Amino acid sequence: MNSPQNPSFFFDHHQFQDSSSSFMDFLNFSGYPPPDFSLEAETAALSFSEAGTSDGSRSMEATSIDNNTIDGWCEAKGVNRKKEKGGGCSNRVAFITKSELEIMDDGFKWRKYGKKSVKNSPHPRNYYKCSSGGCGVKKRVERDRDDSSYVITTYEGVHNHESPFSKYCNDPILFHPIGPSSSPPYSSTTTL
DNA sequence: CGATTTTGACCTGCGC
DNA sequence: GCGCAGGTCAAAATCG
Repeated sequence: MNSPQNPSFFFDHHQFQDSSSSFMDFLNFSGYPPPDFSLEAETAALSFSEAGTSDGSRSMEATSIDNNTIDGWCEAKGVNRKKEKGGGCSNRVAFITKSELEIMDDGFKWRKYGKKSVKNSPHPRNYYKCSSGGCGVKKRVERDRDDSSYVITTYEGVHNHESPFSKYCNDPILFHPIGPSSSPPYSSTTTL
């Protein structure tokens, strides 16, 4: 699949902790995620803050992982934190973004290998693998069951190659932590 | 013509 | 053991 000309997602790599970091490095920050949390609990645990750059561009930074949020979410939803597959071997991170496009251009090239309808959701879930030879990173993409304007993306694994990261965007983007937290969406359109 | 997408079949884990 | 749901495979179709 080709990269969109005007992706609705925007990650400014200048905001990463070091300039050589890739988007996947960003996603795998600080030892996150824990091995056996549900997707929704993982996403609920993410907090994002907004950061500006000297050239006027915008970006989002993941700022904290709140285990209390995870526990609260699991308790509220009756989620069994131990039922997830993977046995702690996977390196997975999930987040939710507001976008008309389902495919975030993260600099890597993905090959779609599956599509499944999801129970209690009108939207199908799409499965992608990194098309780079020998790289086994997978990505799941699905729309929020309650608000189709949000896209839930889950990465699993770590790339064993460099990303030709370089993207741009003119459209606004919202990062919206889900779960019991009452935090509002964080909008990149906010004045910096 | 090679790469990618589509899509039905198949596999696996889990709850009952 | 059975059925359900999620995840993967692979052949065919499509695209560039």
